[in-house]
Amino acid sequence: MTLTPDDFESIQKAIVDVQANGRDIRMTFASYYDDEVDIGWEVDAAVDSFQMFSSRWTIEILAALYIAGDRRFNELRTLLRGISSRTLSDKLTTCQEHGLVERVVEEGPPIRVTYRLTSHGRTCGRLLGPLVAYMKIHKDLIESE
Amino acid sequence: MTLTPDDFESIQKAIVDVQANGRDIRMTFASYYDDEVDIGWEVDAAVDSFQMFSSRWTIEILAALYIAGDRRFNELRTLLRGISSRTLSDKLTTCQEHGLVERVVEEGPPIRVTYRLTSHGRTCGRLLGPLVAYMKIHKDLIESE
DNA sequence: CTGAGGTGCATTTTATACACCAGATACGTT
DNA sequence: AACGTATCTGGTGTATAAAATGCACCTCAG
Repeated sequence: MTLTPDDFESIQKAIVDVQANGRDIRMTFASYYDDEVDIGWEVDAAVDSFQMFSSRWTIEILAALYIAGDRRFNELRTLLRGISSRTLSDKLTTCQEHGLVERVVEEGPPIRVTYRLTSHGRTCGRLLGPLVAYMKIHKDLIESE
Repeated sequence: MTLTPDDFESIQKAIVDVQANGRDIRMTFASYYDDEVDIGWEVDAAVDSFQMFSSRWTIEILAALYIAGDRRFNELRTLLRGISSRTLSDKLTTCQEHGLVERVVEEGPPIRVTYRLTSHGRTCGRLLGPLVAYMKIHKDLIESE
């Protein structure tokens, strides 16, 4: 499948709209939820896609920026209790390379650096939302088992 | 917040039902999507929750089992192109400890070991669905930038 | 003698701890 | 007004610890 930027724009819009109107994304991607469909090759696609998130801290950074909004370096470091500044710096760089985050320099004085989700990053954050909500409630139970 | 197993059952059921009926989980967790609400502390909750997924391969394993269904050890190793058997073994163990996956021994002969998502794991998989779908479509564009 | 389901161990890759740095603002002293 | 010094921001450098890999190998069943 090859998509033009226009295709992408409208697909992304559709996804966001679907979420925004309280309906399930399945209306756009029916096959994903249809157990009858042979989706063998989609495992490859999923495994492939998730490698972007498959390292420590990437999802947390995404979630923190999505929930808390734009944040500066040291603010993020505080939110992500436990990350080293070396690692945060490295992760923010790879997030930029993956098109999830952009580095915004506010010309001063004082000069300030802010990290912001790209529209791609915001969509990912939004799609992670239900998982955050579920985990928040489920955590107690899992931990007490 | 402390939940009884019964609370949990009905909450989980509600989440799955909401998804299954094509509505957004926000109907259950309104505050998550409401930009006006101060959700500072929820960042903590999210960061906390995601640490379960925040290591290499965990999300891929979840996605593979969710999309492809129950799988045996070597089948998973094939699906997750590139994982070493040592790492797969370790990750499956921690997924079990987190209550995401169960190890099902089919008494033979022949004896076979199957890995299966728990109901918790399936819910997580389902909630990751929209992200899989989005990434699949978005990947071309990101990579060509 | 093969395939399934792993474990052991040495090496490489990732993340951490901790020190440090340059530039800017801030506070008090003289 | 100049002077020291002290702190905050946004990182980098380096050694060490933790996680993942490659590859050999094991047991058990067929």
